[in-house]
Amino acid sequence: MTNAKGEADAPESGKTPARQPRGTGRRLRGAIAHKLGLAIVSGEYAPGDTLSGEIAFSEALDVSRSAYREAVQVLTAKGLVESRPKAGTRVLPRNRWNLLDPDVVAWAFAGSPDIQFIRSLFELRAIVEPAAARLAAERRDRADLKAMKDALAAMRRHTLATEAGLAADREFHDAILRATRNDALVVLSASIGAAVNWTTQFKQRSRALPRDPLPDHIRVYDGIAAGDAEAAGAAMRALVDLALEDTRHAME
Amino acid sequence: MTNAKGEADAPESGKTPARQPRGTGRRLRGAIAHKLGLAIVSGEYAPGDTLSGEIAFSEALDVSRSAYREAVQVLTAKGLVESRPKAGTRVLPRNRWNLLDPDVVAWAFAGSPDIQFIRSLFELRAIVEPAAARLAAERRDRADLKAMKDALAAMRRHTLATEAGLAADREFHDAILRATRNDALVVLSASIGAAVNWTTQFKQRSRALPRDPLPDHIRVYDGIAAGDAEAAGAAMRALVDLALEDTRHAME
DNA sequence: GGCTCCTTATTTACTCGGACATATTAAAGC
DNA sequence: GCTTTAATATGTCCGAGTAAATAAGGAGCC
Repeated sequence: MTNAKGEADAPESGKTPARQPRGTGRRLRGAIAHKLGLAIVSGEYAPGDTLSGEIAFSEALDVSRSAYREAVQVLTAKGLVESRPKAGTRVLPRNRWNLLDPDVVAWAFAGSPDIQFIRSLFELRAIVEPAAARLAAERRDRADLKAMKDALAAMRRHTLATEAGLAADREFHDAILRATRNDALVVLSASIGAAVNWTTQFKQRSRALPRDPLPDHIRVYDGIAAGDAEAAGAAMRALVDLALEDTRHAME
Repeated sequence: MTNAKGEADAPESGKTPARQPRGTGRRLRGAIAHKLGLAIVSGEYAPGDTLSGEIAFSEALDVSRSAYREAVQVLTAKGLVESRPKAGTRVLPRNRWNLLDPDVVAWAFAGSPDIQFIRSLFELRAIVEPAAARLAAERRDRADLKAMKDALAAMRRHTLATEAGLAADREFHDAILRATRNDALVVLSASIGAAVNWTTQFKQRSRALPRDPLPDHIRVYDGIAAGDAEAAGAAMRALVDLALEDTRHAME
């Protein structure tokens, strides 16, 4: 039986230390789901491992069985675990995980992210975003262009060193994806955006954005505004390649 | 293969379970989540609507509040609803839904699928699969090629009119995605595959697959086996375009 | 004797019902 | 108009009982 971590839960004479395990404003079950999801994604529980029983685990966490169960349902919904009577709840193999679920991505990046996974997401980005720029060039309307232009202005006003600047960057890419009129692409941005965001902060932490990204963005905008799918796609491809280059360079 | 439900489960003959008439295919909370998810995705509850309270709803469904709540947690995990004290449980706007979650996709296709959404997924497929073929051409090893070849052989043996043939088709595309060594792409296939599967069955229902898809598949395989990324990508693009053409043609 | 097959027994998740706590909104009061 | 108070729905807790799936045990058969 692969047991949890500290099972040293001794119900000795009432010295229960302040039962307030809710670290943040998240609801209790959310905190549990977060904790468990983090532990699973970070490999603390390997695929195939079976968690200790509901009663034991919930008591170890000092929460009710209901709260623990609801947290497990969340993980089940995201494909991380599976539970059957008598067999217990076991961690599923990685290929069953909903790796594009925003929460799962967030958990994957909360610890020490797997290099392979980062590469996967950036490769996906390099595939999807140029194609999205092409579609956007064909389908954008006036409102889309205004949203992109506003985002660019905000990027220039604040730099990428500020939180507002990062938000503007995200908004620019989101506006492009919305302009594709493709819901599936928009949803993908939620997952990809998490990866991009993490690496951007990472680059910033390891000193200096080596390049001014604004001209690249403007080229993308110009292509989309002109309705030139080829130019927009090429410009976006260049932008993503440069970002990947910078990230790779900053990671040594 | 992510469709773990099997809708047309025959109710057990003779033994009519009068006590728990709630659909007894999955676990109870799974049935509730399925029912609610279907109702939300199909538009029965519009975004912004607030569901009736837990006690009322659970009694209306004739289940305990715990089971109902666990079902709602599943929907919350998939971004379909959000619940806050006093405010109740409300349906979130579409752009908050995890549209790439396998279950959500399954629910979307269980009813009368939204044409726009089908178009979105096929557009995504047209973007992702050719790029995947290019990557596979560069990274495949002997085992990958064997898997593809076996799948092709199975496709020829059984035709696409049989279930085994459809499975072989899926396996061929899955083998390509696995050969990219990119987990994010593999996961995408789960969602895209659901759409492809549905439309394939649709085409079959509405009379005749008008074209033999095998030569197109073989061209893709040849490109990958030769390590020719450009050829593999072009062949896959042609394949997807033809499939989209057929689907569009069959939908009038 | 060794084997399969069926029955039983146990373990675990699953469902239930009720109770209390908490947070958020809306109304009442200043 | 702002603060305080009350109402309400979700959130959490508890304990009991049910259903399902595996492991153990015994009857029958080769």
